[in-house]
Amino acid sequence: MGRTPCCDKNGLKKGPWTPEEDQKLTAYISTHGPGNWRNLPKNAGLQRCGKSCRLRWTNYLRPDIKRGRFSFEEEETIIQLHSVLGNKWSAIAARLPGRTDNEIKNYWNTHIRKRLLKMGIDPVTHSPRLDLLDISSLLNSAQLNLANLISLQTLINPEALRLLTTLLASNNVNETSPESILNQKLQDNNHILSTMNAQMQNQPPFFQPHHQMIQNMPPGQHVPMQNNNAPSASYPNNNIAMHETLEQFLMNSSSTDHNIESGSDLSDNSVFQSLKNISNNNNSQQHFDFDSVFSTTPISSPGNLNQSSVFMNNISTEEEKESYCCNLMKFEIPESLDFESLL
DNA sequence: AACTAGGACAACCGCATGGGC
DNA sequence: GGCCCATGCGGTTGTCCTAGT
Repeated sequence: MGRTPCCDKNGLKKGPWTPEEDQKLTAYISTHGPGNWRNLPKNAGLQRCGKSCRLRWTNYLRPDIKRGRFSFEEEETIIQLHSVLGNKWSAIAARLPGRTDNEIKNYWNTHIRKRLLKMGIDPVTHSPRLDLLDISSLLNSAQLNLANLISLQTLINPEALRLLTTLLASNNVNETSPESILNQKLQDNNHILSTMNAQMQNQPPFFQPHHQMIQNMPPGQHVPMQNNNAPSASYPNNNIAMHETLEQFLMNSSSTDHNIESGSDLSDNSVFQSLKNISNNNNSQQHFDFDSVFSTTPISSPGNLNQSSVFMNNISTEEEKESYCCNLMKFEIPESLDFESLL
């Protein structure tokens, strides 16, 4: 395929657009429409290449462009979409009315990316950066094998891990030894972990980057987004696997403790509501913020993307915003957790 | 006041893609 | 099927602005 020459460089202006040029371009497009970009500058009396005109129009002059700072809701949406789509700025822009891919890309690189890095979160994988962990303390932890931790990190959603540890702790507050609690619970729920491993065999890894996901998929197949009947998560890639795993956990748990009737339908929001009840009722100091992690609106609907943002409504400062993002990404590893059992 | 460094954002560059011939 | 062209897209660069010294 032959390379398309951008334009005839001779006599064509580059650099910032002047108000006069903007006016000419706007006037021409409002009268004739965009049409053929290559011929447009000549017809509009502009000494620019068509590409430059198109970019100026789509990124700046278009009347439906929203100017000004990004709202918290928009920022959260960008983070969510980026965790799913990666650097597909045009796809992200398509879900943010009035924002251009260029604008979103710039905002990501200058604001969000830096903030995530500052918080120790890898902006590519959206997971905590292992290189920032206190490795020495981890090595001193009981039964913790670093190699296992690394391999686990690549496979398990931090929130899934956190949820697991929270649940394990919360359901055994009256037991004596934390280690015996965990071992007992891990035995009781061993089949859950087997299910999780089985899911990993058949589904994309929890934190597989989206572009790898696409590369690994057969041509013509779309990236799986959501089960329409299942609640969405902030990590849609692993939502189904995680949902099913949690569902099995609940089926295996005491129904009376958690207001779950035996044999009840655990699809849709009931699973998550039950988990929320468990979390909210437990005496553990660890609190799992279900609302911030499991949005109950399908991501496929652009208009619904901002609904989880109600939790950001009262956030007014950069510090609060940072704290919110930190909590969204944070996870804890109990010292006594036996990773051998998880692998 | 002058200079510098860094941030923010507009614009450019080059490759990819899809359609028409 | 291959070529050409228009357009889309993502990464990079250039430029302006502002805060700090």
